[in-house]
Amino acid sequence: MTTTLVPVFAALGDETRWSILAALGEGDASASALAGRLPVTRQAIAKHLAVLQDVGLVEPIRVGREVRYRVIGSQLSDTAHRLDAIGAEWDRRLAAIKEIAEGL
Amino acid sequence: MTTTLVPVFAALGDETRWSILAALGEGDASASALAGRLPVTRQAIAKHLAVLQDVGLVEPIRVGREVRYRVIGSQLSDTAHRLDAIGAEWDRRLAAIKEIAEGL
DNA sequence: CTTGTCTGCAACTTCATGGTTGCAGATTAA
DNA sequence: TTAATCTGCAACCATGAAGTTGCAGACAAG
Repeated sequence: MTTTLVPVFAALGDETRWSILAALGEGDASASALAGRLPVTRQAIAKHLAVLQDVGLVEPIRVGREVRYRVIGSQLSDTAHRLDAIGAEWDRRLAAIKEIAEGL
Repeated sequence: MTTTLVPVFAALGDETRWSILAALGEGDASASALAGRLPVTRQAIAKHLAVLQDVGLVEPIRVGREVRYRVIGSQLSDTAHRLDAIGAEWDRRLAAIKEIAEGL
């Protein structure tokens, strides 16, 4: 699953979403359960979970009549590695430009 | 410089900003120069550059009467490493929870 | 069967943001 | 000094996103 990188960053660029991820770090939870712990409505949380699910950061698990969500840590790591690769590429390129600029 | 992580992601969560970064990858450039290459106004680019500068992804360099911008690749790498650390932490925690759930 | 609880959909408000145009202030070049 | 060009600021528009309330449907428990 090669998720496009930019939407993942957009998803990670929201504080509320991070607090949801943090809360899910304590263990899987449903939107209703999360609403008890966070200062936002259940529906707001549901939307955020949809966003997180779209970019593959979270996965839904049906348990009876409720839907628990689980963080997919590997997606975090994957995103990190791809970003790191880009950063390295940039350093490489900038170094090359620097050499040219210095007349080497 | 310990930039807060979330705004950096928010900055990276925009396609136009990435095309600006990509264009800057070819070498330092001013907002006006970038406006020639990208399908948006100079002022729009100026705003994006301000956002990128705020989170430390880019740095301004005065050259005569113009202001060139340069990508700071290390900030990309730094962000990547911090994200990776979080991802690893998540895996660790989830593994712990899994063990508990399996009654170990 | 009825009741409580959980999900899902829809409409609506508010506010941030990406984008625009227009103009004034520097500053280099001629 | 004058003209050309670049930056910076301000106002403005439009869209999208975060958040809310309200309601209907599903399903487990009593």
